[in-house]
Amino acid sequence: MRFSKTTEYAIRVMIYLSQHNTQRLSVQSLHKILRIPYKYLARLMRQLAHAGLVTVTQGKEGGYSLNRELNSIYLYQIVGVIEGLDSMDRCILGFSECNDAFPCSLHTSWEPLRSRIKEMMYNTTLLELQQQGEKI
Amino acid sequence: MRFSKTTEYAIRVMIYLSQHNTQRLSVQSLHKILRIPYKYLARLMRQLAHAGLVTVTQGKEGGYSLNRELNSIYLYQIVGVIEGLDSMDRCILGFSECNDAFPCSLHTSWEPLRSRIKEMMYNTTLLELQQQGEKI
DNA sequence: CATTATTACCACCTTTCGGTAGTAATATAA
DNA sequence: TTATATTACTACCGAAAGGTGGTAATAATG
Ligand code: SF4
Ligand code: SF4
Repeated sequence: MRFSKTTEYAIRVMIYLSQHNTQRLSVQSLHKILRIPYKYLARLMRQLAHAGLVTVTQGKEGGYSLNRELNSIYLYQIVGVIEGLDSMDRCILGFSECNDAFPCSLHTSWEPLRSRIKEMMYNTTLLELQQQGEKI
Repeated sequence: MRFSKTTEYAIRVMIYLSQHNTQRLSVQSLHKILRIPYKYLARLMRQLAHAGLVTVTQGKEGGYSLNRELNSIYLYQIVGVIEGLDSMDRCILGFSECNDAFPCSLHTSWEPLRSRIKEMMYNTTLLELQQQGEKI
């Protein structure tokens, strides 16, 4: 019952970037600060850039920074880039062909929790997280 | 944001067993009904037996059945056998050295949800699930 | 006792995830 | 223009999760 490690990394990076918004940060520095394996992080940053969540500047003095306003980057988008958005709609028992009309035994217990999680992800932006103050 | 596939299998089997309580079911039949890979399921059943959640009868006509009263088998125990119990206490960002006193940005949003999930797992027994009626 | 349906055990295979290494491209700065 | 600090790309490596196969042990049934 968890995010993939890569998703965790992505969230941490994005929160860090939001706390140092306007700055341009190299993979080197992010790697040192967040202690995420350098090469792996480098690839992750490219993914985030490709998905349009961060801006890249190449060459010396280059690096990454947030691409949009803090209040327009939602948690679900970050998760979506890595795990795909359907990961949050996924049935807890892994069934694909299922509907609320004919639910299994667990559904009653699980569905309310799942929709709360989803709701949170769809309502939380980096702005809220940034305002919670610094740590990571 | 999900259980491991193996955990899903385990929950499905346990729910099925609870809906056919008192019966003794072979891996063969469970495999056919639940469409879980035979050999993988066989190993899983041994794990569940080893953990004391089900009873084994060896030899011809043998198989598995629940080991205890429906209302004494909790969801968290099933998850615990496969993923370990700490999977539910785990920080959403994968940090190990963390406390509520100095939480990170996400904590405020995540902690309430996590504790609800945990609460559900610790309060739901197979009896409740079985009473929800049959399907799987 | 022989046959058969089952679980037990062990070794291996495949896929996915996390991580590493090296080299090319790019842009800044001296 | 050369050295340097960066990202881009690609291929590979290792560990863990998921899945398969073969054979031995066990017990019921004819
Ligand atoms: S009814 Fe059960 S199987 Fe279907 S989506 Fe809900 S939890 Fe999953
Ligand atoms: S404060 Fe943040 S890092 Fe710590 S347990 Fe909570 S979510 Fe995880």
